Amino acid sequence: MRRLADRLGSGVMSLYWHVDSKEDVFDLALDSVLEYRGSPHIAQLHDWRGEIIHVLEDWRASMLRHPWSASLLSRRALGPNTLGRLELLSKALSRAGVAAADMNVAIWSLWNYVMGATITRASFELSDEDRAAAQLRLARLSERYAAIERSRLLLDDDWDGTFRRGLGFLLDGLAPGQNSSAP
Amino acid sequence: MRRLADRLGSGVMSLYWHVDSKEDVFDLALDSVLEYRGSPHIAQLHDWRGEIIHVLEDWRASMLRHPWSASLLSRRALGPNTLGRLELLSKALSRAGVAAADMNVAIWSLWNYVMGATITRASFELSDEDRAAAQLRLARLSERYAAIERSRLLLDDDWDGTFRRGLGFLLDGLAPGQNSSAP
DNA sequence: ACCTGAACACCGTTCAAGT
DNA sequence: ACCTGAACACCGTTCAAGT
Repeated sequence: MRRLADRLGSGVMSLYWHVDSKEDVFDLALDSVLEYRGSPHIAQLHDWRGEIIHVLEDWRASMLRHPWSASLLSRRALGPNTLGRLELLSKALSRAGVAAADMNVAIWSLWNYVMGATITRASFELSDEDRAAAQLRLARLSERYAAIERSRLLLDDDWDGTFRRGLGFLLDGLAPGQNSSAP
Repeated sequence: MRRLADRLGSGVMSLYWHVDSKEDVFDLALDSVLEYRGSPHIAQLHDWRGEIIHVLEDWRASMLRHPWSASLLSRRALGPNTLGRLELLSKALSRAGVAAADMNVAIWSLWNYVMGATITRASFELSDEDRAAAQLRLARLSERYAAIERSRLLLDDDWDGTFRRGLGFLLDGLAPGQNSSAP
């Protein structure tokens, strides 16, 4: 608050006329990160899969542009931008043929996936050396952690590719039989 | 720190002999929540699907037992308990026939899903009235948010069921053709 | 090896007051 | 309607010192 006021060149307490508390500022900041930039609707009407992937990749990318926003994910953020993106996702899933009975599960699954991926990617943002150190620790304990050491899980840094491939698997499960990601 | 010291009946600065900083305490707290209680291996050797579901449901349940732990998820927590659970998951996926080339994607996908589900569920923990209020706001803006209003997304409170069903879809995508969740 | 209090440099927020 | 400074009740951490 004090630093924010400094940054704005105002007195600290002026903020409290516009905002109720620090929590309020966090909520507003988190939702504002999710504002749309660029074309909201490329509307490739026949490629539902590409459309959903685009919505979710943009969601993740918007948050990663401001990595601090990921640390705010533990608050129920239901601002207009968040709701707008949920609405967009819901419509795309309908078009993809997801049954009404599965709709909420589908939305929450994708939400969970995106939020988890975002928070994880942001937390590893500047700590490559930590991951290397962790992997080294693993090597010394290879008996206990043989499997994740063998797959070099913690050294894999193709975040975007992993996000997209995992999302592909989830979409395969949610709408099987349609243009799948399987070879 | 000051409150923690009070709780322990020690001087505030005594803590700093055992621990480097407040961040250190958070890391230790987060990992300790993930300690195993109960039987780690029921080892139903032929039901790989049930095994994976059990591991991930227990992961989520362990964190939800201490909802504050979800708000610590934005730190790269790679303590021994976290690594142990990753190792367990990796082995189960191997047994399930997930190819080595897909292993890391599979692990991170499930990780993302569980972390997202946990943080979301924890954030809605004590705010049922917030969700109801949000849904009401939606109703007044039904033009803008018609789809998510219609599906009553924000009022759905079968968290455990939604978690399990979504996980089923993801597992279907990760290991298709095996005993699926589809009817 | 383990604990401690005083001191420093910070916080967010209430309140009563200004324009 | 909008902004403000003084004051209150807190923080985490350094440091030099104790046992």
